[in-house]
Amino acid sequence: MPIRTRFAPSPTGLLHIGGVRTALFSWLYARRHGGVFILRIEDTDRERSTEAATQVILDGMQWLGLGHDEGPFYQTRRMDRYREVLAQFIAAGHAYRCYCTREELEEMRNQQLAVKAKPRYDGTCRNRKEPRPGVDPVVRFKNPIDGAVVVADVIHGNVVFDNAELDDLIIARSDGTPTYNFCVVVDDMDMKVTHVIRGDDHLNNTPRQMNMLRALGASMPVYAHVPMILGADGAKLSKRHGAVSVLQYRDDGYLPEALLNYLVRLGWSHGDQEVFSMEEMQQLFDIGAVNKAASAFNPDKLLWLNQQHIMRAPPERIAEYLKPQLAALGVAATDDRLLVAVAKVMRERGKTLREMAENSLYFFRDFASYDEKSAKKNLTAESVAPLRSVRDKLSALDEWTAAGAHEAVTQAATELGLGMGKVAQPVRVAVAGTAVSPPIDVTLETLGRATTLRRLDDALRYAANS
RNA sequence: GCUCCCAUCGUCUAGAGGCCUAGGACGGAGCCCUCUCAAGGCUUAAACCGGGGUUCGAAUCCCCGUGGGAGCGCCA
Repeated sequence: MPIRTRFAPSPTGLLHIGGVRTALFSWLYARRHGGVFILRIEDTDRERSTEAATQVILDGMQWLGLGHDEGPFYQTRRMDRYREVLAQFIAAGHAYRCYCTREELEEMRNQQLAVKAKPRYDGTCRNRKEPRPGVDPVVRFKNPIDGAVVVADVIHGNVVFDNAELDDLIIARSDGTPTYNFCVVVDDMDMKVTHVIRGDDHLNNTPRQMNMLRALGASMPVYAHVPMILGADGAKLSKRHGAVSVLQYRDDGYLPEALLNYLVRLGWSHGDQEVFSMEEMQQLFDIGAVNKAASAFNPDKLLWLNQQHIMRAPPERIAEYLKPQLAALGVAATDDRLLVAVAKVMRERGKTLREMAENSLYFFRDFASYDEKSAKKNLTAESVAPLRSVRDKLSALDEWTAAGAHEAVTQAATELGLGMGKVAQPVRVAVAGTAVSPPIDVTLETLGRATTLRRLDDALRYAANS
């Protein structure tokens, strides 16, 4: 039987890295075993579900490259099916209508809490024959009273729940709409999901779902409850940490494979390997080897991994990602050759694509002014001679290459009896506007002859007047 | 309160009874390379939550504490 996994987010909040990781695990598991990955949007909460959140899920999954084989399915479009199973349940005696009012339920809960008991429904309507006038009933699942349910979880091992701890949960509201735990069961059965991989906050729901599955005569899926992701401070993930939309990472200049690599290493490892390509993840990931404990989100490591992936990616691809980053900074970069050249020289000089773009601006347009500190130190009366010497040698170059530029700078230094720093730094500030850039020879090569000479002339005038 | 889950450096993890003087990675510190910034290389500080057992031997198995988390909704 083919492996079938699913990612089933609810669009009541923005998709964040916690959700992305469970999606990744499900996707990886399906890919590893040649299975099917299903995307299902659990939007039965009409009040809180939003169109925007749904869009973030769709866009986010696409950006990350976590493509689904089936779906997306929307639970709101499957209402007829849920009602059908509901009727079937009631007819078979697996579920019953409950006429207890919210007020009565509230009272029951308070009394139980008062004697320090676990709040649960007492089953009053289990054997009720007649409807209660004036009350729209909910539907409850008739959970077994005795015995136990064993959740065979591939991450946690066997987890045992006594049925006595479980009460008759509501599976349809008084307006007739089905609730989450019921929809999940029907969907997982209908979609023939073989492996349910989800956050371990669902572990407590699992025995109820298994009881319903059993009542339906469906086969049990394999469960894998993955631990949650905590914020960097060890507290529950919130907006302050990484609980922002996953698309924020795209906008901030992260590579999708870097984010995924970071996430896959949270709770899982393969020897001492830290950097994984998407192919390696698909080959090596093993859901059964995932840790049981929650792990904290570490932004520094994500940054490091991002740079590792940036350095490994083809410059052409980095160039593509650089375009929107530059555009966001007001630079319309159209020269693909230049873009690729910049990607090549800048890729080990930025932890994010955004940072790389910010530090590459002088390649694409003239800077408005020199960095004050850099100019004060390097564009002085003393630097006129080296600047002039380099300028003259460069302009005499037949071919504009890094090697030629290197010659020009070293020769100027030798002739003037100066150290490399005394020559390269003024040139660097002259052409880049700051004291930081890639090696001076490749910087000049990338900038091109015309731009380099023009900026050197500007700098010469500036230095002479300082 | 009840039920369930979890517990190795600051963080992510390796470790499935002797290979552990507890390994790797991020971050930190120092050094090297060097025209700046990086990248890279080397060195270094840093952990088995506590207590009982089991065993010739426990980070690893069991129990009890402690601490953290989740669930107990006509939310998902």
